[in-house]
Amino acid sequence: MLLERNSSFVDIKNTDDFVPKHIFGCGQCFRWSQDYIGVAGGHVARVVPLQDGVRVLCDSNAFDTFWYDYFDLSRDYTRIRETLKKDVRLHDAITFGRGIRILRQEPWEALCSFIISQCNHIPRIMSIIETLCQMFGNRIYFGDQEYFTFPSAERIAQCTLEDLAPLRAGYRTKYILSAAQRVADGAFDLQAVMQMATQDARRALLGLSGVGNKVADCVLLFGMGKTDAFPIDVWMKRAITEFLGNENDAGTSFGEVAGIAQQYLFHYIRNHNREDFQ
DNA sequence: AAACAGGCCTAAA
DNA sequence: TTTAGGCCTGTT
Repeated sequence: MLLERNSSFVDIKNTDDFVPKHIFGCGQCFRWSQDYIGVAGGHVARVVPLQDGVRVLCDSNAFDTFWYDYFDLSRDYTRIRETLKKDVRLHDAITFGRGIRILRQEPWEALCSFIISQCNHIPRIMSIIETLCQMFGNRIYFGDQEYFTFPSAERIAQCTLEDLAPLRAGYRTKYILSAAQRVADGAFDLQAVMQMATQDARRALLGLSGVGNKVADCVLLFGMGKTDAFPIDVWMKRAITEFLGNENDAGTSFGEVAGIAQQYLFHYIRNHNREDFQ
């Protein structure tokens, strides 16, 4: 992987492991558009595919201070793929999903987003989150286009259930508000939880109302960099049955990169029969 | 129109 | 420790 820095963009070249279609389409994030414009960490960026990598259009210093870590660029996915591919059960999923990376999203955004995700379709998840950002986030500009940051827990904690009603989030609204209040008043310290060992962090997350096993594991994997977390939802149950031979310890058998194996399997089971996804 | 969706909570065995 | 029913809302 080679980085070429310019004033308004950075080219990431000479890599097989940065494929926007897979990274943004594998279900881990909700704020990237079809043309790969996304908002995260209070910044906006646009990702354009190149022959052997991508171009990231963004503020010049934001790349080093934020996007580099967000895109998990210090991790060698090529090596991880080679290791995981030795397990024949993962071979096809990894071939299909080459280019996936696990984004290092912010803990609060991941927590809030995956609380919203429960029992919802992706379009509705994205629409609820977009409304949340438009109503309570900060306005920022990218070119002459306006975008909205993800609102802080402190900002949401100021709201009442009625204030949040326009989100149309249904029964999840009370979970969002409760989590925001506990984070904002310091009772739930996301940074401290992030420092914990995965199982301890998981137990802590399960103490939040509206957070069960699946949401907790998504927060660990996508919002806290815990690559040994292994979220199991209805799709993963199918993937486990189909590819892993119905193991009951599916998560632990891939060790510290279990979450990355999970993402390849998840993406594969969801998309490998679709014509528009090659 | 009824069932279901990228779960979770509570009550009851 | 496991299981059933209810939950907001939008889509199929």
